[in-house]
Amino acid sequence: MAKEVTSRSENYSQWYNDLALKADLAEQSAVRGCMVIKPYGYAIWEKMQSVLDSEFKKTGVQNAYFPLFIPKSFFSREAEHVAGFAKECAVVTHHRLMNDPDGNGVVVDPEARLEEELIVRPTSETIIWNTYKNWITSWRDLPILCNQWCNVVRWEMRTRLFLRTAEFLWQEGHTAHATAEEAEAKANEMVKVYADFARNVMALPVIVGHKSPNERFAGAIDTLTIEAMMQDGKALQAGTSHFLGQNFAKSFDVTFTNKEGKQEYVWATSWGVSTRLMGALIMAHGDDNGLVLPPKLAPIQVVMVPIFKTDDEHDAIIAKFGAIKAALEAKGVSVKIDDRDTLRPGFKFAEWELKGVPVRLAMGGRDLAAGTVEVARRDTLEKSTENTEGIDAYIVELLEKIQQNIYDKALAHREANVEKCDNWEEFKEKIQTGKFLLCHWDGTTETEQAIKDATKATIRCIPVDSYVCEEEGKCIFTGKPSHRRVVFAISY
RNA sequence: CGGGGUGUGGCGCAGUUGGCUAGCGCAUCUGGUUUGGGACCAGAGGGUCCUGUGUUCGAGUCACAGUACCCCGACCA
Repeated sequence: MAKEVTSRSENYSQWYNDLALKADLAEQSAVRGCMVIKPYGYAIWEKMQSVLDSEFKKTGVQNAYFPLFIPKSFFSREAEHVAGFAKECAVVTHHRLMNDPDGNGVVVDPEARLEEELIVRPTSETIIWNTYKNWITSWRDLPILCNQWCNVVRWEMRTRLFLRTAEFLWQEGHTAHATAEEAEAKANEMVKVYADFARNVMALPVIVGHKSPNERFAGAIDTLTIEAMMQDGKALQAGTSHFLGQNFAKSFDVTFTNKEGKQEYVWATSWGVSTRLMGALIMAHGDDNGLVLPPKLAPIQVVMVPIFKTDDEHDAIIAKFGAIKAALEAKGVSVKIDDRDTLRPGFKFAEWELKGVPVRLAMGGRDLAAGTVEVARRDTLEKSTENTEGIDAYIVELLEKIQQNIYDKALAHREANVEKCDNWEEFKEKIQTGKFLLCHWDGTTETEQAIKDATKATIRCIPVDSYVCEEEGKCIFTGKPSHRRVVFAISY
């Protein structure tokens, strides 16, 4: 059992862990490497889902569902892809239990061995392409744009709440196209959806870019990523979108007849984000008082705490709160009146701060007499007293300000920790202190690997929309010529 | 899988060279007073000390084995 850590600087990992548990987002599961997502945490995930889902649909994507179990033989197709996951697969070998002949509980019935083992999906490319094969015969069947919301299992050696759990929830989109151009455009479109979501909804500044061949998704031709900086300066891959070329189509023999009547392999993409985004939210915005939720993801955007001495006072405050609540809800704001009579106001303040509620209203006898309410913002911890008249409009505006401020703060933190670096000795030192370093790289996997071995740092991405730095220079490690800088960092 | 750490009421911990009926804080329950930043007083309930084996007159404490969790690595679209 780990001791509780209350400060970010004390031990970042443990602070993160404690915060996720104490803010009521999740708890440790009895099952190795798994977690229980509690109602409050799940409510945030549902918000993420609903926003993303509607964005997907705007691009023509439809939801579908494919099986949890994948026959082992499906995995013998795409060699490179399988090699990427083989080491971390859960395998179903039997279908029945029986009473232990020795009298202790139950054992696996040896008679019930499956003829072919089933793999619990670590990702669904194989089963989906096996299915698409039957759906596609003509150019008229294309494109196919499917997404599924589901769980996947990866038997990781070391797990971390939200960031790398044995089982996690995610969304995986899989598309099939008639041309390479169309597929590449789709991969680009989806990474843009992720970047917009991260920036505008999660208040998370991200760098969009290409993965180096070394860091690419197993089986992909190109992987696009959104990379975020956490408060300790480490990088977190928050979402990816892959252009798969014809690799999967060839492995699963998915062809179509084109307009000229010729057989052709289809072109593919896949893209996904997971409950890891929850981890990003905690690590990017949290402080020592707890979670800081961007208003657009907060299940409760405004909490109201009454401070009263008598029943009459209580009733008068609750009535006022009720009126404000109705006005706010009419404007689409989610509100909770914390009317629990067993807890004191100070306790409630601390509790809602821990849970990251963006705005807190407190009203007591003094406010009642003056027609005011105390407004506290979670992001800055500032308090002010405002007239209740027109408070709904004030709060709607405040929520927007908070959303923007959380983003600006995270962006400022990143800007302060991104720098160019052209000296290998300097690189080795600086990279350990939580920086993103923009460096020249000779483009070879060997060099990237050597840098990783020496410093644990990897190329997070070759940026395309921020920190783009197309200039001539020399590789930081080998000194060979380079045409652009790439982002190096230590990652989660 | 390697290194380190920790398993004692719901949670966080203390427990001396092995010794008497296993303690403390928080939480819970009852009663009362309180309520503008995690309330106070009084009382009550709640524990196979992770599991097994061993050493011993005697084990929460010592030894060995197992197991679970946490941290650091290795690993990780």
